[in-house]
Amino acid sequence: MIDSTSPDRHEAIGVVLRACEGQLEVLLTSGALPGATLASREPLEAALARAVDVSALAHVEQLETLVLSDCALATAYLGLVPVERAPAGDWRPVGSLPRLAADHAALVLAARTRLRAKLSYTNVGFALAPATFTISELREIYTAALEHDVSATNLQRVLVRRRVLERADGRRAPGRTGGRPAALFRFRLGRLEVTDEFAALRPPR
Amino acid sequence: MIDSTSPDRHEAIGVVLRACEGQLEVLLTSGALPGATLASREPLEAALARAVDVSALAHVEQLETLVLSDCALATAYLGLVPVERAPAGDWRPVGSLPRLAADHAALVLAARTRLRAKLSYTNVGFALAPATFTISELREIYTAALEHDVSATNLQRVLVRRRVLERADGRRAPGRTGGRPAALFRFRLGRLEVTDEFAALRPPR
DNA sequence: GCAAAAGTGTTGTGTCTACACCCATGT
DNA sequence: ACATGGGTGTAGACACAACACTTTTGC
Repeated sequence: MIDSTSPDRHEAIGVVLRACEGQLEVLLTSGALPGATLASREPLEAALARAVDVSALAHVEQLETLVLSDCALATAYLGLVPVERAPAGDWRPVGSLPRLAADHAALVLAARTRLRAKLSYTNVGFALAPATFTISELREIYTAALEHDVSATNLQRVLVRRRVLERADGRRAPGRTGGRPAALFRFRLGRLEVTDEFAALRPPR
Repeated sequence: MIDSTSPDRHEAIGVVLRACEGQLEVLLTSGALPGATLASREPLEAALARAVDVSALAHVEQLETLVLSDCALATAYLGLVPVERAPAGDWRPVGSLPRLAADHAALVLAARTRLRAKLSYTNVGFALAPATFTISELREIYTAALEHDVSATNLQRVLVRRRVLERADGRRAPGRTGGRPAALFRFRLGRLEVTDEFAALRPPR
């Protein structure tokens, strides 16, 4: 029997997101966010790896640790993956989720908020995009992740000015309806980088 | 005896900062960051409150959960307090800390980084400043927290434009050496508010 | 030629830093 | 008067959104 000073159960939970066809989707397992309980002396990431195929993810970061309604602790992680590399599973649009535990719903919201914020001051989009892409394709990904419309023109200018994107070789042939062939781009870096560190109160020159 | 599937010890750790005489200081307890081990079914904040006088703090937010070198888990919190309300204790300038455990040193660094980032896009300065203050006094606080020089002129303009600061009644009488009496200001809000949400990729009008 | 899609030029707006200058007080 | 610290005016740099316009393709 566990006495009153023994620690509680601790769970690692993954909120894994992808941008698919203009919609942000979250991966569910048996109708809930995937999670695993920590074994003794097990690192958090190891437990997370038992719940989610972490090696497939392009970016993982910790969200927060909270006390669940049953008094167990849970540490939640945000995972991002491009559709092309996304593992098979029960992907659900974040806008129309089935009924989740209150904690899980809050975590999905925290993940969406975190992603939205980081898209505007980091290069985290790399983790949702394929190796190369057109600006139109990237626009669809950003639209899904930001959950508001994005102009392709300005998206290109902002990301190129910040040196987040660079040209890749080649062009994408137009579809049957014609149109100018689109240039291919890629993210300059495949890991997280802060690109707009100080909005104000920069250090003096 | 604890078997191999029983959970590990979990600690709540506080990284409490204040800005004192142009220096950012952290509160130590017995030469280390204050911490307390969670009892069974105890909320994280309750354990933190046993280690730190949370009620004195003007702002508290979770930093991260990590695995300590002894395999125990720890959830760290950032706490901010104005010097005037700061509890007595072993306050040390962050620039010249005694030798700390590697985990604790990393947490202090994480706290400094978090504070610096949030100062530039939120009103979090309220948690380091007294109820009313002159721009010069606030400049000293920002200089300490940002760890770089700050122009009083621009500080005032940025914070007033963003409606983070507002005028308070009265003026501060000049010192013995003369000078124009300084206007008093106060933070418009006493809780965290994001003031510069989207640096780029704003939603369309 | 015409529609469609991609991409560039340009303008206007807002926010920031830097610095010159003016203001109000003590001695 | 003059030194001292407080505060404003203003100019220049930059980043951004919006939108008109040009380019390149399929049919």
